[in-house]
This record gives sequence, C-alpha cells and structure tokens, in this order.
Amino acid sequence: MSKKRMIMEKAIELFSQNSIETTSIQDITTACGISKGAFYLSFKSKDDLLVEIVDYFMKKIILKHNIVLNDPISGEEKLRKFFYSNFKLLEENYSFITMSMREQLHPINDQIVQKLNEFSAIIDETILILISETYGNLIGEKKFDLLTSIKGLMWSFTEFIATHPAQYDLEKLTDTLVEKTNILAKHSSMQFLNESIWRSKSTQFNRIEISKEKILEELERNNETTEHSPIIIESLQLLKFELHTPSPRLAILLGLTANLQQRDEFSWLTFLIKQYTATLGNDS
Amino acid sequence: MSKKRMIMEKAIELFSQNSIETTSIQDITTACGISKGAFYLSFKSKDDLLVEIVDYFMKKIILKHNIVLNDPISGEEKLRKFFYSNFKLLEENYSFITMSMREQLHPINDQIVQKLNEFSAIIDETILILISETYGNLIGEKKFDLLTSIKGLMWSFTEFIATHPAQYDLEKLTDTLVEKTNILAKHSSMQFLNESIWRSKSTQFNRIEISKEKILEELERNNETTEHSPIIIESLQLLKFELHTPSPRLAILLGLTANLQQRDEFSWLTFLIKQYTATLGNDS
DNA sequence: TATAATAATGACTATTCGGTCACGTGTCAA
DNA sequence: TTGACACGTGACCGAATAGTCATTATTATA
Repeated sequence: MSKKRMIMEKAIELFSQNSIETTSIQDITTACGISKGAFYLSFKSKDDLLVEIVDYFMKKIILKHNIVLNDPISGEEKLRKFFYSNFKLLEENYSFITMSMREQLHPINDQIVQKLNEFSAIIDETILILISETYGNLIGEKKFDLLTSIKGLMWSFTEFIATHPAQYDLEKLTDTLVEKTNILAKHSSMQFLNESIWRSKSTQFNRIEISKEKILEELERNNETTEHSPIIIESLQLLKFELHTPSPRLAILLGLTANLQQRDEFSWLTFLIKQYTATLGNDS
Repeated sequence: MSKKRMIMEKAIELFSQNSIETTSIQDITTACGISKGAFYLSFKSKDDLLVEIVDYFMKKIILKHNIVLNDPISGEEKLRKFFYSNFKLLEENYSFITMSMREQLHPINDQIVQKLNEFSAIIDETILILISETYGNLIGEKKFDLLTSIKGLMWSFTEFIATHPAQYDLEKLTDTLVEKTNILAKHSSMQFLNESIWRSKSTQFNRIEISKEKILEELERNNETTEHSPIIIESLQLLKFELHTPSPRLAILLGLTANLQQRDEFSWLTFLIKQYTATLGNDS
C-alpha cells in the first residue's frame, strides 16, 4: 500500500513534468528505485495506474471541497474558504492539477475521460452552489457567466503562481479574488452564457450518479485491503446487508456510517453514503 | 510550399483530435495521401514540424494583434477588437488552439519552449498596452492584477467554446468580456500582484529582442523559398545590404519595407523591421 | 525521343515501450 | 536445516515508431 502510493506520487510528478505518453513505466520505476516487474505487482497496467491516480486525487479534492460546503458559515465566507483551500490544494497537488487540466480531452482511456469529466462537473456544481449561497437566486442565469469567470480567475492566478514558484501570501490572493468575484457579481449587466447553452454542456459531461451499486463497489474495495477492528467489520457487513435490501433505511445507513467517520480510509465511503441519503431524503 | 502547408494543416488536425505523441508520422502521411518519405522532403523531423507549426501560428496571432494595436481608435475599442479577434482566431484555428491549450509543448523541444515564452511575453505586453491606453496610468500597479484577470477570463471562455463547439455570438461574448474588464478595472480596490513580483517573472520569460541578426535570418528564409518579381528581389537584396552596415538608415529600411507591404509571405518580415525601426527611433 | 533531374516510394533499421515470466532472495515457521 | 512463501528482478518479447535510403515514377530539358 505504501509502495503503491509511492509509485503514484512519482508517476504524477513525471506525468506533469512531461506527459503521460512520454513517461514510460521504466522512467517511473527508475525514479522509484524499483524494477519494472515490481510495478506490475501494484498495478495491472499503465492505464490502471492512471485510473487509480485520477481516482485518488479526485476524491481528495472533492472531500476537501465538501468540508467547505458543509461549514456552517456565510456564503461569502465559504467562497473565501473555497478559494483558499483550492490554492492550498494546488500547493500540495500541483502535479495532478496541471496534468488533469492538460489531459482533459485525451482519448487515452475512456474510463479516465469519464472520471475527469465527472470531476469537472462536480467542480462546476460546487461553485454554482457557492454562488447561489453567496448571491442568492437574484443572480439568475448570470451565474453561468460568473462561474466561468471564477474558474478563469482561479486558473490564471494559479498559472502565475505555478510558473513562478515563490512564497505567496495566499490570504491576500484569496481576498482579492473574493473581491473580484463580488464586483463581477454585483456590477455585471451583460450575460453571455445562459441555461440552454450550459445544458448542452451537461449532456456531454454527466454528473456522478450515486447509486447503491456504486457504494457497494466502494465497500467491496475497502473490504479487500487491510483488516479492521471487529466493530468496523461488523458495521461494514451490516451496511452491505442494508444496501442489498430494496429500500435501505436511512437511519441505519447514517448510524453505521457514524462508526466509520473517523478513519481516513473510509472518508470516501462516508461521503458517498451521505450524498446518497441526502438525495433519498429529497425524493421522499 | 503548398505541400508543406497541407502537411501542417493535417498534422494539427490529427494532433488536436488525438495527441501529438499518439499521432505518428505514418498517420499524418496517410491522411495526406503521401508516403512517409515524402514527409521528410518537407520537414527534417517531427520536432521540426512542431516548431514550424508553432512558428506559423504565433506569427499569425501576433500580426493580428498588432493590427488592432495600431488601429487609430480608442483604448476601449481596441480592447473590444482584441477580444473579438482572439475569438475569431479560435474559430479559424480551432485545431491549433485546442492542441496548444491541451498539450504541454515545453518538454518536447527547447526551441519550442523559447518560442512559447516569447509568445507569452508578447501577449502580456500587448494586453498591458491595451490596459494603459484604456484606463490611463491611474490604474498603476493594479494593471498586473487586471492583466492576469483578463487572461483568465479569455482562457475560461475559450475553454468553454473549445470543449463545446457550436455557433456562438462572438459580438455578445466580446461585449460581456469588455464589460467585465471595465468593472474589474473600475471597482477593484485590493491588489495581489505588484511591480516587483511581476519583474521576477520577466527575468525568466525574456521578451523578444528584435536584432538585425533576427531580421537577416528571416530575410534568408524568405530568399530560399519561391522566386519573386525583380523589384522585390532587389528590395530584399538592398535590405540585406543595409542591415549589414553598422548603423542602418531607418528611412531606407522603411522605404524598402513599403515595397514588400502587400504580400502575405513578407508580413512577418515587415513586422520585424517596423518593430526594429521603432526601437531604434526611441533610442536616439 | 532520350536523358538528366527531381519527386516520391515503402521496405528496412534501430530503438523504445508495455507487458511477461523464469529465476533469485530474504524471511519465518516447522 | 528445510521448504514454503511473498517480494522483487531484469532479460526478453511483440508491437509500434521515427527516420533512412536504394529504387522507382514523374517531369523537365535537349
């Protein structure tokens, strides 16, 4: 597990320095100080490595964003935190961010394209929620322009920082970006994007659909790995059982989830379950 | 020459559809309906093809920007035209733009790195000039923030259009971007970037230095290609001679340049000479 | 038409890459 | 000490690719 992580870190570094295609398995294993064969003990193929990398960082970023979204603070404060945690994430995961920005459209592997599109859609949705919470519904269709502007601002300042590494005052950067966002939200009268143009986008980039199957898949993956304490094993088994019933009871799902809350390796699982129960709650 | 252009066009198309690495010379020649050997009659190598492609589009874009800069209209009108011609360029050179947005050309070839850095510096300078002309000097050091914001807005909306091709109302898009720029310029009070942070950048990304040698290089290249009318050949020879003198006379350079003005294949040469004479004029 | 010059071809070479597998090597329990 | 087992190695394979070059086709010239 630790070796797997090490390979992923090195690979990401090389992928972003060069490109995915120009980085060979040999390059990666040499950088890791292991043999080529050892690589295939951790990953089925180069594609498999990529899928795992995308998966790992996507989850990491989405989880961090979600913490901000669920913080009981004002919209503008959330926006501020979102910007800040984004630049922090960038500091920590620059390699992945640049890689995913760059390789977005590559037809290397359909599974990865799919994942990156999902990721992009989630980011969009997150920002749209922040916009709604900060500026209310009176902003109307102009939210799509604002979203696009925000992404542009973030990209541009990110690009500057990335190409000129130094110690920057991220607080100050965050504050200026919040100000710019506020200004754009309050003073813009014209509008280029609208609901229908945007919709044509989302048909292509499908949002993640959180289904029971997806959660069970994640459960299965967690079961495979290391052994856990008895209470956790029992919780996992009960979760599995409950999810196999036609209509799982929310209280039980959430209750069992509470048992897993603390541990890092279950963060994605608990995230999925919370999202799932939330959508179920809305339906009824 | 025509075959060279054809190969370049097809190559860009394939590069943008797939990627540079995954597109083989064989793919390109097959798409062109020629043999592999024929490719190497036009280009020394795959790298050479890339350099020529980057060169070609860089010149095209810089020339178009320069037309806007020299237009005798107001600053805001220039800004408008700048945005518009940028999105027009996207429409007309979709394949190249999507390719360059996606690919990190840097690690492929040092020559390309140099060219892209020069290109980036020219774009920055162009936008800074537009900002100064539009908002005057009272904007002060905040122009760096504004420049970065403008680039971000352009990137973001470009990315949207590029990933969702359709017929867009570019006039409307341009107007909304001008409005956003105006709003940011007028209402921003905070500022992240400043002169000294920016300066640390320009030491890395050197601006193009237009020297006599550079012009002579371009002259040589134009000489190689096809034959021209007698008057043009004479003008080229005289230009060459004048540039070889220790201090070329501006009047002669500009006069001879006038003879080449009309033809497309000399547009870059005349651009270089004009820039060169302009800097000489400032020095004296 | 004959011959020289040029353009174009595609089989071939050398190299690289993803992936495999027979073969160590160290550890630990019996 | 033995043997079983997990971990790890790197030579090796087939496929693909950039680039070459002897040969052929086409055009220009006399």
